[in-house]
Amino acid sequence: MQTERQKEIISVALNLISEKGIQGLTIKNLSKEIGISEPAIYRHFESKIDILIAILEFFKKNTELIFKAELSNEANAIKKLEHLFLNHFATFSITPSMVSVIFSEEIFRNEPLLIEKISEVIATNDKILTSIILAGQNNSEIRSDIEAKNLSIIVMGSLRLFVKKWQFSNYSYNLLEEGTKFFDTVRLIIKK
Amino acid sequence: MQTERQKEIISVALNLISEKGIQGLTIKNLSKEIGISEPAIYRHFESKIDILIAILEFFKKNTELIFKAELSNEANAIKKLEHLFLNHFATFSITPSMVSVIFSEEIFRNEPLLIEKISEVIATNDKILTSIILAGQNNSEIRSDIEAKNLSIIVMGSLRLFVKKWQFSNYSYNLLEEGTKFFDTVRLIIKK
DNA sequence: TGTAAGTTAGTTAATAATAACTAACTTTGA
DNA sequence: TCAAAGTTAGTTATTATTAACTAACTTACA
Repeated sequence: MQTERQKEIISVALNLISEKGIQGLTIKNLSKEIGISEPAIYRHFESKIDILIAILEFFKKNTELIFKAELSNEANAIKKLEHLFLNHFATFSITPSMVSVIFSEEIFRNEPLLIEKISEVIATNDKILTSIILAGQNNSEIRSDIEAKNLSIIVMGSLRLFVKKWQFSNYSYNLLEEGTKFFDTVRLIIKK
Repeated sequence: MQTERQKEIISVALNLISEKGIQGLTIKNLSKEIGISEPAIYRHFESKIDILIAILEFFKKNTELIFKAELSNEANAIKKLEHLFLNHFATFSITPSMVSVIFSEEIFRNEPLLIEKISEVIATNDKILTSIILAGQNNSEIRSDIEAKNLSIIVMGSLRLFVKKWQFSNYSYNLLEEGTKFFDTVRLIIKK
């Protein structure tokens, strides 16, 4: 389990990445933001890499929770996808700094250990999304003239860019509200 | 105009970013790769920021060329979009390091000057893409039940994720070939 | 036309700033 | 009272950049 301080460090680290990019995440900035000295950080994490790993672990748990919840859901495929979208929008609305992590492939580029963890998360989510779409196709809810694999790219790509635009606008509008409307267009595109 | 050496520096810088991310772009790495001393870099660029600006300028010219060429094209809207896709795929096939720059929002995060330049490029491209789609809608080539703005997000988001996946696979397949097939699915989705 | 002056593109050595991290000491609270 | 969590004052490595200098050219003009 994590201590309160560890959770605080991860939260502040996420904010730093979100605001200034990965180059903004330094032990100095971290300690300044929290209000303790630099060495005090090392009382809670062995190294900076350990902090990054903890961030990815947090992200992994979070998205896997969202994705896997849909698998065991009784709803139809499109409802599942809608849930998936809206759950993401809700998460990002509460913790905008998480948006940076969804694009973390560009951020965590040094340590092989980090790259491996990211790849895992992406592969898992991709598999779940594709399997939901496939089920919807077998079900005649979702159009079958396009391979599930490709539909998955279109759906996920749209989600990503939509969120990215929100981030780029400086979170200037209500993501959950606008995202709900946007999913209506995604639905039109994938439905049978 | 740029000298041969300046072009070389930009090219090597792109490769460094592509291989190691923005953290891999240091004057030391740059000079080592080229085979000159670190201070020699400063005979060709005033500062590191100037190198980054030159990269973005290069990227801007490149994409604006691709996008604006389509505007003055006589083809119908969907053919224009196909051109747009395939031209991008061709560019990335020849210069895979350019893929990193398409996601440069995550990379160039420090200097306000860089952020401004990126925002410009994105805004311009977005406008052109949306206007092509709008023309296609007025033309009854492209479905009109979805706003051009939203179709633009779906089309661009799909393109981005498709390219990202190719990068993530370590450029292990032929982007132009697979991309041509992928555009067939995009066509199915947007056509009337 | 040949030389003086200027330019280009490089060198080595040194700079200040910042990075992650550590050793040794002090405070604090159950 | 003792261990967890903090401090100060350092370390080493790396960053971008500058200073001082040089070899090899090109240009201008007496």
